[in-house]
Amino acid sequence: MAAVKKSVSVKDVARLAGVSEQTVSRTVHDSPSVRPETKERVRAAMRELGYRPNFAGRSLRRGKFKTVGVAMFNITGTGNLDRMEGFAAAADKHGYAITLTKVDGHPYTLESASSRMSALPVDGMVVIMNRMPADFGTFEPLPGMQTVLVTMLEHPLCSTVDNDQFDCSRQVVEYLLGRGHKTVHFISCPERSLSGMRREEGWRETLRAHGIEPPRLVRGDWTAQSGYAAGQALAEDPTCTAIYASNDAMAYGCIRGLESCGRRVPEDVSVVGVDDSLGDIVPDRRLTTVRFDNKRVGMWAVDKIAGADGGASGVEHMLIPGVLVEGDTVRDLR
Amino acid sequence: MAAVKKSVSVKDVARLAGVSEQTVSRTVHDSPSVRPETKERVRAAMRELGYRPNFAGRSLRRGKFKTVGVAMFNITGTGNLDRMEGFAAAADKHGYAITLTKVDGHPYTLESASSRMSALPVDGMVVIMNRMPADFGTFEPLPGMQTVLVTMLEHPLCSTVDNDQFDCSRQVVEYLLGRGHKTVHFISCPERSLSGMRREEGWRETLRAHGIEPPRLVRGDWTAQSGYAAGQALAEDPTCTAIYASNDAMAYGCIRGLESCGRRVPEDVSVVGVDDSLGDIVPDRRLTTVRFDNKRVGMWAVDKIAGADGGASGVEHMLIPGVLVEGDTVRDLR
DNA sequence: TTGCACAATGGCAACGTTAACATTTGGGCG
DNA sequence: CGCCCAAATGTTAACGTTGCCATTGTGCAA
Repeated sequence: MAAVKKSVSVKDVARLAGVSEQTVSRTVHDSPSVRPETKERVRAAMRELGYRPNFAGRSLRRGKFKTVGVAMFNITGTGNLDRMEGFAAAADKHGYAITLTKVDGHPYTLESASSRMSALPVDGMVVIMNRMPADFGTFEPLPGMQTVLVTMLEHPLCSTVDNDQFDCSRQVVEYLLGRGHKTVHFISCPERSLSGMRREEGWRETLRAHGIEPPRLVRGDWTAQSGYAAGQALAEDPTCTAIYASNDAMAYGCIRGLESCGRRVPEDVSVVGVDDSLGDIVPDRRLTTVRFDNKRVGMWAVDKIAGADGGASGVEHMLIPGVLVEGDTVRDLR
Repeated sequence: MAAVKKSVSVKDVARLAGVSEQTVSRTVHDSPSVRPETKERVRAAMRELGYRPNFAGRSLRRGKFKTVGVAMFNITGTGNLDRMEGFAAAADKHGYAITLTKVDGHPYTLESASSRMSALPVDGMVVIMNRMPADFGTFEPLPGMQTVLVTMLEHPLCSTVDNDQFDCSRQVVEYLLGRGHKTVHFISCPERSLSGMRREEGWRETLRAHGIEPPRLVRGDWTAQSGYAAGQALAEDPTCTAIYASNDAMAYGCIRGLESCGRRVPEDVSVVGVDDSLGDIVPDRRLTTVRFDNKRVGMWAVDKIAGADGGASGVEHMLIPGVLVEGDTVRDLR
């Protein structure tokens, strides 16, 4: 029928409704200074023409995009899905949208992420840091572009938010000591992981704070296989009654490794993991673990940008504690 | 020093470089008809002022956003992370960005997702369908907005793409029959899952195509616990030598359930899963499973929109087959 | 009747960019 | 020496929206 018009603008609606463009605009924004009957007439015209406001014209006029950019170096990564859930939820709350960008094949620097974003329609940006960017110390956010980093490291010019990995280890160690264990063995992760390193520090320092010299740790690589090997190794050690693994996969592997050496969990050895990622996968036991609230991390980041909304809000640093979830892999020795 | 100016435009750069705005624009786009020395002068001015092109002005002029919108009803869901990886990768390839929207708290309809998108700066949209929207049959995409649905169901007006669930079951069943098993038992999923239902059909029809009447299926709920129960139930059945579970968690639960009844895997019973989601979690065996290429699904969807780039491209339907990955949970009876 | 306040609507300009067209300059060639 | 072509640059207008100010109409008090 009607030829497909490039796009319907306020002008077209105004003409059809017999009002000015301004009145159309006011109707779109539901201004109280338009007579209800006029509004209805304009709305009818909008419906008839299939009008939808043009984002570009609007942002050009307003100078804002109502959008937050998210730059990720790796999209696939534990917790990213929950973080995105948080981004989307917070954005939704503020009437914002999320623009996702993969910074990949490009150098691992904040500068690279930042310049990638600069040509996109965003009012602020979030960068998910998995490891240490080369320019972390020297980076300056783009002027007028509020920048939030998802990392534990504090940055002088950007707000930061992340899970509190140190506190996570503190909780686990104190939980186990509180149940009568004399020490806590640790299965770590590869040394290049920022969050893993912080977990390791938390384990070490909490033990020391209780006057316990940390035993030698076993280095793992996040996989259940490495946990399995670690479990077999630790099965030899009669002083080992409690094991804290850097993630659930290694914790589960460790349990199977211990069992393969004839040690029972939790009767002989207690095991705690981190991530709460095994929920529906392991049928026969509920692992004691720490659950992180990645959704909240994501929400905080977007809230910081969308919530400020132009108001110059200062740099803030936020660490969100995890929650220890009791399963049936820890024995109370008291 | 310099007061923070609202934003730097071509006009400012032009003035500083002593050229016209058009020459600045041409320099930005690296047009060959600007003298190299002029370009350099303009570039210097851009650097000095910190110019970055304004997205809104550009899109307004061009009438395109170079952005694809992704609407999700649930962000958390198996494979979504990989799909996003695909979205981002394809977008990157075409110089596009991805805008993410959560359609939540709103009715589960395509109309709802569509209207949510209509005010955003996107040239096309992808909807990830987890279950059946109420208006699937009647939905019409917004004019001028290419819409791709991620689902197995074909839609008359929108292109669709998804994993081939039917073929997945066909592969598994034929693989097991090919290894001498007389029939294949099935652990299904809840009846409201579209993809699960399609898997069930594939299992049933492939058996029938080989002249085998499908045995009674065991209904699971995606969790390892339900797989465990199913395994215990099937352990009673002496005709059961091969089990196909709708996902890996149930498959793994099933193995543990069988073992708890004294049946060994794969010596007594073969087990196959779907999803390849247990990779690093289960330490002691490699489950035979089907790996889906969700990244490719995501790429296809975005390619369809960004690749067409204005060219009127027709409605297409794409099913992407998974790949059967051999582990050590299947015994060859031949 | 005049003046005034207020409600409803309209006109105009500007946001930053770039396509289309116009102009200037320099050089080669008859 | 004049003509024409091509390279390099400039001018204008338009994309769709909305803030600001102007205009019109209406009712009411002085």
